[in-house]
Amino acid sequence: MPPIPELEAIRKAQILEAALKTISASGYANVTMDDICRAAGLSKGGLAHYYRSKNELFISVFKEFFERIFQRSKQTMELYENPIDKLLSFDWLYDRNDPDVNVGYPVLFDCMSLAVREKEYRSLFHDWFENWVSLLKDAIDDGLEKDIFRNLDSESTARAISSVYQGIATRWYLDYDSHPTEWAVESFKKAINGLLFPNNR
Amino acid sequence: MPPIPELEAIRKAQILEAALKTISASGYANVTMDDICRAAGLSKGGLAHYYRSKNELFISVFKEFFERIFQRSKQTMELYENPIDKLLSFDWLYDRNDPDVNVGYPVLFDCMSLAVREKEYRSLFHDWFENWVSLLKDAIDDGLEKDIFRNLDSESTARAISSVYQGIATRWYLDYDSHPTEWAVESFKKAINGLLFPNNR
DNA sequence: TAGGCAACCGACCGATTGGTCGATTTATAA
DNA sequence: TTATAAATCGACCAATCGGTCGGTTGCCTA
Repeated sequence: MPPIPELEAIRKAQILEAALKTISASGYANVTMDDICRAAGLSKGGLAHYYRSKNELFISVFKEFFERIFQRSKQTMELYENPIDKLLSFDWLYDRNDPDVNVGYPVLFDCMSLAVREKEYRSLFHDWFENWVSLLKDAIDDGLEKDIFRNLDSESTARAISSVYQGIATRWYLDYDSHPTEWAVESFKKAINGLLFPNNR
Repeated sequence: MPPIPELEAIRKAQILEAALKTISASGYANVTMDDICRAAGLSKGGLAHYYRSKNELFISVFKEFFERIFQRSKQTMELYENPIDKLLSFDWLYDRNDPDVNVGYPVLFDCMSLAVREKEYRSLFHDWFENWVSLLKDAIDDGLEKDIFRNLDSESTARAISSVYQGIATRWYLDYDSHPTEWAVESFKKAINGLLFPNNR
């Protein structure tokens, strides 16, 4: 019956990609289904065939995108051996020329403002955080075993590192002129240092 | 002509307060002018008399609110003498029972997602950041003079502290179950420590 | 060839919403 | 008392948008 068996997967990927770019460019509050249809090269009815409602589509977009970023982070981290290098392997997220980065931050901010009020988005966020935390936690535990770090609560430290990264990235993205990349990278390193090697003042 | 000369100021304050609460509760994208009218106890026409458009009103709401938070932070900081105490005087922003805090974070997230795409909001943000930075910078400069800190670029350190605070607060607010207040305060202290006393590992 | 179904189209509907505008009230000034 | 203008009201308009639905196309199977 279906002309191509994988057609559904192909179309859904097409639609998600088009929706992601459209949302990123206009903001979730301003995006219309027509915009997304146009970007995806489908009609309204065609899109409705794959995603029944705007909310269903948006949730899928966010979920898919976060997964993508997480996988990239994971792979990047795996390139390093040293636990400290692993924990600092997020430089690529401070690269404005990276397409994921450029598309990602606007979407991230949108998702945060949605997460404030809607359970569904909040739990999306929670899951994403947990992924990061477990990634970072593994690196910290590794460092503890190798006696590079001492007396750390690896989980809460992992949470702190990921938060600090995000805080700095927010400024870097929203007010780049005053918060250039060198500032971001350097600040990140120093703050992380304080988290990994506390009480040695 | 006007029955009470200060009526305009009173009404505007009324409207701003009502709008702030409504935006915070529903999200800027879902708030209608009717909602705000109802909350302010005015009719549509009545509100239009003071704010000609939704955008004009919203900008005023955000501006006013940021100013309020900043003034509170400033006053709180002035209660302390020691530069380090000053830099850590933002505990009140980790208090979920504080009305400004409860109302504030949702509005802050909304403003960030607006700032991504709209110049007006971006510069609002920029100004707010600069206020914070100058506050923190003064405290750091004070500490440098008193030889509590050494070899710091006070401005970029101030930017980092404010970013780190915001990153941690974001998690604390959006995912409190996994990021309780004790975690937030402790992480903040450690990270700040790394920024104020670097290269002593 | 006929039947069936997935894929896709786009006109249309109902609901919502920001902003307008003429009407009404109220208080000051002449 | 009257004229004037600020303050306020709420019905109304035009535009937008999400979702629906009847219809068309084209492949697959019997």
